[in-house]
Parts: sequence; C-alpha cells; structure tokens
Amino acid sequence: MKFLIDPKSGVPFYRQIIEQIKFGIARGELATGDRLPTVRQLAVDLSINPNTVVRAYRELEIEGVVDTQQGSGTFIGHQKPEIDQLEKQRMLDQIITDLLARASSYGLSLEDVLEGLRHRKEASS
Amino acid sequence: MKFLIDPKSGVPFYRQIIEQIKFGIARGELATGDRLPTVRQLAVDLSINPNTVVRAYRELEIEGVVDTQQGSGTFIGHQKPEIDQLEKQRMLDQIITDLLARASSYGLSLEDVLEGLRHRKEASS
DNA sequence: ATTACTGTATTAATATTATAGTACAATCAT
DNA sequence: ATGATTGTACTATAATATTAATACAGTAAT
Repeated sequence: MKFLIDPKSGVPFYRQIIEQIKFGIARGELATGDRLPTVRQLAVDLSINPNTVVRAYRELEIEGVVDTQQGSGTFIGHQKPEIDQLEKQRMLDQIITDLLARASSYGLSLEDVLEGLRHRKEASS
Repeated sequence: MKFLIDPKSGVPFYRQIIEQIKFGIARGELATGDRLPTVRQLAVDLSINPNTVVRAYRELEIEGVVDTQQGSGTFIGHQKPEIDQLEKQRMLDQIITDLLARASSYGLSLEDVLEGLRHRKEASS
C-alpha cells in the first residue's frame, strides 16, 4: 500500500497516516496480520520525522487497530476500526462538499461537474 | 443558517466555520449573494474571538468562496460569467482531476463520486 | 556475542491556534 | 457631515499541537 501526505491540507501528518491506514483496512487492502512499514521506513518515504509515524501507530494501537511489537514491527490487528459504510459516506460527503465549493467559485454548477465526470467515465472505459 | 462549533472535536474553530459555510453552499442553503453574519455577530453567537471568524472568512475569500467588502459585509462569492468557455473547461478538468486523486486515495471510485453527486442533485431540487 | 533490525522514551524546538486589545478604513443610512 | 455599522491591520500573549533530535531497549538472525 502506498502512503501519501499533503502538507498543504492543514491536517496534521500523523492524522493523515491514521486515516489512510483505516481506509486501507476498510477497503480490504490491509488485512489482519499484515505488516505495516517500519517507523523509520515510512518516515523516510514521506520525508517526515520518525516520531510522527510513531504517534500515528501508537494512536492506532490504543484504538486496537494495530498491534506493535518492539523489535519485530507493527501489524494490523484483529479488531477492525469502526469505519465502515458510514465513515466512508462521511468522507465522500466531505470531498464532494469541497469540490462543489471550489467549483461554484468558478461559476461551475453541480450539473457542470456531473457532466465533466461523465466524460471522464467514458474516456476511462 | 445556524452555526455551531464543537470545542471538544479537536478541529480548530476557524476550520469548523469554513466547513459549515462550504457545506451550506453545497446543499444550497447558501447561495451566491447571500450575506454571512458579520464578523462580530458570529463571534458573539459562537462565543469566540472575532479574529477567529476573520480568519475563517479570509481563508474562504482566498479560495474564492466568498466576497468581502469592507463596510458592507461578507457574501457568498459572485460567480464570474466573464470567464471564457475554454478557461472554464480547463478549470473543470483541473477540479475533477484533483477530486479523483483525493477520492481514490480513500478507496472511493469515480462511480462512488458520481453517485454522491446525484444524491446532492436530488436533495437540492 | 554481534549485528542489524524493530519499537520506545524523553526532551527540545517549532508551528498552529485562539484570544485580547487597539486603532484604522470603507460603506451606508440619516 | 455624522454616526453606526462593516471589515482590516497590527501587536502581543498564551496555550496547545505538532514535529524534530537523540538516546534507549527489545527481537531475531547469524
């Protein structure tokens, strides 16, 4: 699984990591027992400080989402985060709200956006 | 439109304000030209400092979501019909590209987004 | 025991957020 | 022109959140 953080989003790095791991689990890309990148490796990949990764992993462990074992690594736990369909819907709402706000500031309507997306869909099929 | 902030959410006040205004626009409750509460009034309503409201409004203006006019107030952004068609199309492409990138990082497909937008459309009609 | 990897802990530095206070400037109704 | 309302600008301060630096400790393979 690939990780990406957006420094301009205003969302703290460690929270972005947490979100991505939760969603990775929700969509089945990460399953129980899977090993996460090491603290140092992910820090290098994202060009951030290892402690920032530590913080993300630790919060996830407190929630029971991951198991960490000193010396061997951090793994996806048995207890799945309560993210499911509701959380996914919330994220979709968030994304669409941002999209529409941005579109409207350029005089683009919901219909314009819908039309644009339909074209994308055709183009990709 | 009523505003509410949750001090316990961990989300900065100014960001909560921004979110609520964007959401209001997205669901049609706030339309172009509508006037937002004054800086001072909203500060009183939410029991926060006026500067915090200022910050929210300023960020929204930078994004082009609202227009502020000293002396008269802050308004939902005026659309700019003088943008030519080509520029509009280019902007739409950009917005959609950004949208899909963000959506896919959360495991949301183009189809998910389309579906979400259709719901918005129904809700607003 | 050594080596190289893992996470852990503590402290320090920096950035962000929120508040307070004060003064200024544009707009509008009168 | 006046007065009331609007947003703007600036400084200062404090609290909190976030990130960084550095040293420590467990695990596993050799």
